[in-house]
Amino acid sequence: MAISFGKGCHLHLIDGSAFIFRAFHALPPLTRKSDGLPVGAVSGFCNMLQKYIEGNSATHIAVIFDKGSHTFRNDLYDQYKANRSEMPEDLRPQIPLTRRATEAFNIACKEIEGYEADDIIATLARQAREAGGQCTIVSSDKDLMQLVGDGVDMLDQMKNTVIDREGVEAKFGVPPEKVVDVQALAGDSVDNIPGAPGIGIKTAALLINEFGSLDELLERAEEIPQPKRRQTLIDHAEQIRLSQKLVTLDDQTPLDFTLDDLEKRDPNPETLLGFLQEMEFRTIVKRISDYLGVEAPAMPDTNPAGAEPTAVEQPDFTEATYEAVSDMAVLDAWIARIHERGYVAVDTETTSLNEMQAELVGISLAVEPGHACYIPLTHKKSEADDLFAEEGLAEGQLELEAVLEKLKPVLEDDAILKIGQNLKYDWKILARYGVTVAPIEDTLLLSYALNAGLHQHGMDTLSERYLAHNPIPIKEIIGTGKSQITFDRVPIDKAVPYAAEDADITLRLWQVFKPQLHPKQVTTVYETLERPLIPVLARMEMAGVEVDRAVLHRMSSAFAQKMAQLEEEIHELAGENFKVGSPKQLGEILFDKMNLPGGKKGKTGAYATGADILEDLATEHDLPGRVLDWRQLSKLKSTYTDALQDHINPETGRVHTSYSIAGANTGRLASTDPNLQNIPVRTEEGRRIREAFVAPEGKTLVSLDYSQIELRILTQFADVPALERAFRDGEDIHASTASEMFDVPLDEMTPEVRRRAKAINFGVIYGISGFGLARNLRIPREEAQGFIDRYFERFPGIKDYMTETTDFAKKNGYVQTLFGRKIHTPEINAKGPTAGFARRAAINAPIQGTAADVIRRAMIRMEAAIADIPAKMLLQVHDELLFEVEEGHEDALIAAAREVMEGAHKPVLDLEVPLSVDAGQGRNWAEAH
DNA sequence: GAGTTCACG
DNA sequence: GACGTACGTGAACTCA
Repeated sequence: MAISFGKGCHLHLIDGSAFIFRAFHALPPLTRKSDGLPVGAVSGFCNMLQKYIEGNSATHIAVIFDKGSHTFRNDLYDQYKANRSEMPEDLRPQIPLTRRATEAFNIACKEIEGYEADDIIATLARQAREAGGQCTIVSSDKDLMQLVGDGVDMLDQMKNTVIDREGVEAKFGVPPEKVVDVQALAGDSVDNIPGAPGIGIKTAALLINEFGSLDELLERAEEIPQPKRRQTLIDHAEQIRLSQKLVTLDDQTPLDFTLDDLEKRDPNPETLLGFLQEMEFRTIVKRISDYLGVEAPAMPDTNPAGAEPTAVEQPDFTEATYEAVSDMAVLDAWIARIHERGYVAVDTETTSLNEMQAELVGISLAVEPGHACYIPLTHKKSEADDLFAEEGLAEGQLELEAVLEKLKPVLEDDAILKIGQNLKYDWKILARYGVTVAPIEDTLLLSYALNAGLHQHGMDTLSERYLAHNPIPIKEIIGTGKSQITFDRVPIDKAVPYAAEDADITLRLWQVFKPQLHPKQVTTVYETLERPLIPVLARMEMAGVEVDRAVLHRMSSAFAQKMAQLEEEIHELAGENFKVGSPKQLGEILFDKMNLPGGKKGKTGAYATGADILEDLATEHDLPGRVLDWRQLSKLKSTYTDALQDHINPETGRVHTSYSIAGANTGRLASTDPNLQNIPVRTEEGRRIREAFVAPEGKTLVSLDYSQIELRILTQFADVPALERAFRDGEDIHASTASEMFDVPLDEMTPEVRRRAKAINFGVIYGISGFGLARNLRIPREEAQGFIDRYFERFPGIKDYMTETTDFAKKNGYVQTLFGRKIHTPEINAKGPTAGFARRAAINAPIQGTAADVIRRAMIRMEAAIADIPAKMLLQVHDELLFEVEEGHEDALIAAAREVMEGAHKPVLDLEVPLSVDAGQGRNWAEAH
């Protein structure tokens, strides 16, 4: 029955082109199995449309596309969108497919020659509002934000967030009606809207808020206090008015259809499933068939004999059966199934995220998608059942020891793969219960090897992305904040679906990822650089490092005293009491009250008061220097001397960090809770904190670190003969660089010249820019650029490396380390400031990543190499390994560890430049480093 | 929870 | 003086 659009109706307008573009860049490059046709964006698009089939608030719906490249905006301004880059090769064939998809879903698909989708959307949104209905614009494009308000909102489908008036204000600093004014001033590099030079969104919002509107502002431009800004606005008034016309959406587009034509219609199952079948979207076909209650059409056989196995058909999550195991016979049956399969997905539930303190609460297992169980072990009785709930275990649980006795042989069985998501966690928990899990697979690491740089690798992310399923949030089970409970307090019936689902998801992800390793050529990376690291890191983390609480405590007290003194002096100098730790208040004191030179900046409009700014200001006044001293002490106290004491494990008396293997995109590890990779060393006061990291009685700390590993690797990548020679001859590399660049003989080198060369060497590793080097060296930008030009002239290989790496990234969407690790660079073809970031990251990633690979290889080999020495590897700090060794065996350890580290690249790689390792030893880390 | 600052390689 | 910039991280703090 047709209803006329009006009150109670809800129109959803999907910005088609924007969605596919974003889906294309956000999703992995999925191809149709039978012929390799790229269909990733189409699949993302269909996933989104599928939600409309299953039902939501929409009563009317349309997908709006752009049509034609010439619009009225080109008549106004011939440079409009002139810098748009070509559509990516793989996206082009997907555009017509998304139109077909829209039709197959029986959703209105609208476009009008000579009009941008945004204008059609504006017109429809206006009509919907005037008719008294609601409108949701499915897009995150900021150009559409001017339409928000009065029943119109926006939905970012990929982030699943709603953008309302508040959202627009947060983004633009002004309400939706004034967004065009801000955009007119700020301009837009993506669409090539000129705006006012030197004015960004923040400044624009400031001005509009002050003057009320753009017209008012331009009329009263003389009143702007800042001379430069005033002149800009006066000089560019014409251009700004033009920009305003360009960004203002036309809500009077002539339409050849009405709102009523957009009423939501049921799809024809045959047409829809036919299309999806043609695209070979198995999961969506299955889901929609189930939803429509029809039989899923057969899929073509896309896996002929001999071909690499591809995706596996998996049942829908709604059909999954998850059971609680409370009977030994049932457990036996599960174990029998595991033996039959040869693999099992495992997940442990515990009382804490801290693996060194967490107690096992239950274990879940999955052997095939949709079939998983949860074995509750130590859930507590609920308080409703028992006033003395503290003590008793809930009913219906098998005994922990008995279950572990049964499972241990399975978990340690060489013939059975144990699959986990972030298995290092479960490995450590089970190790504390006497079980050494092996052999292992980890879906987090599979995703990292396959997709580093594309997205994070947590279970929720992966499940949503690759299984189109949102797992039960842990918050729903244990709550949040103060009322959060530990998992052993969760009623068993509530724990089962959550815990079993995790194992199910893990198994399904494994089935998705594992077959991709080979085609994506990352099998070796996964098998030699990722997976073997799990037990190595687990043992290091469990070993921990001894920290002397008394030393830290003394330092904390001393810092507190000195800070109080400084605070008093600071207040005196400021002439008032304020929070020294508040950058906001400090900024107001320095720049508003004391009128020191320096200005507002940053996204929030707050004054920047970073160390570099305060250092510059220190010549003007005593206060900034005191604040710097105070800040240093505050940092040392709160982050180190205080916090580290809280991290001393009461049982072991040591500090146990946790390493994330997939934390950094480049292959580096990251250390958390606490971070032991950023213990101070650069200043004398800070370095003393390392005196608290000690060797126990009868032992010594030994530290070995790679010397200039990244520069050596860069030299290898770039093939720079002069640098190769300098490294081979064991020269001071920065001095050699300086000598080569500035034609100063080595024996006449001055510290200042060497310092500059050193800054350039580092800059090169970071994807140097004139701006960055100028800031670092505090010299004019032109001079810095001159240095860079000269550097490239002397070392042309470096320039080539940079160009080749950037080109490779643009072509392939990733860069690679010398060991084959892939780091994806999805933003490399972006426009605007993002492009610079992406380019520098792409240049840096192979260098940083290769160094990370080298030390990973060393760590993996280390245990066997030092097996006969009474020593343990404790910490890794990117290019350094810290060991604890029994006294008398220091030299043996250093010799063995050095051999492993210096030869870590072999045998797969020959290096023109040798790797070199420095060693130190002592009673504490300060002495050893 | 975002933004700022600062500790490390 | 600023369209924003050295690469990669994690933690503590302030403030909305």
